[in-house]
Amino acid sequence: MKWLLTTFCCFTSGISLLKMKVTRGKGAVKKDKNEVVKPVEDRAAGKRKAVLKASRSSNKRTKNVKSAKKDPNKPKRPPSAFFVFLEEFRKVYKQEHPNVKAVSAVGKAGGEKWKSLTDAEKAPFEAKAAKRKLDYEKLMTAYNKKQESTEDEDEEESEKSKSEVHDDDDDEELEEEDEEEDDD
DNA sequence: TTGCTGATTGTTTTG
DNA sequence: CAAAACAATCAGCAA
Repeated sequence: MKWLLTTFCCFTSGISLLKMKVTRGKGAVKKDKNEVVKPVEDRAAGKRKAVLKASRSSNKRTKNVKSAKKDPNKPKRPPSAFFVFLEEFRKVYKQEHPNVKAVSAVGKAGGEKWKSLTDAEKAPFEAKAAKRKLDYEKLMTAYNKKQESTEDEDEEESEKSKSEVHDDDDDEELEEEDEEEDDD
């Protein structure tokens, strides 16, 4: 009954809900319970859970960020082919399993399915992921520039940029994936 | 109320 | 080179 919760939130304050959506749930992962430095067990074993735990637990974005400081403008890493595939897979999975609400379920199913896919099948996903990566690099460049700008100054991207940069939100033209090669 | 957690693999990043 | 971390999702639970 998530509706209850949702309704509850809405009832109390819809603003909160908005925030939740924005955060999406990626904000975090904090908490350090065990820092196990285990070697690459190997995905085949299928027990990378420990590693995962460590990863989540470590979590550097929320607190304790010595090397990388929290950058609100820092672009997020591009989704891997697997993630791209997952995005679509999730939809299908939900359709076939509307009762399943656990994210882990989709993850497992997606993982197995992914393995089942062949290079040819993964090709389109990889292509998309590759494109995503290109954009990521571009964003990174812009981000780097910002870094230089905000190197010491407290300039938070605002003034000068406005004049030159025009609003940008819909400037996304990346719908050109015509690279379909069926060489078979 | 609000954020974390779980589970998947791949890519990115840093040491 | 290698290991670690982080990318999305969604509902449920805990502080």
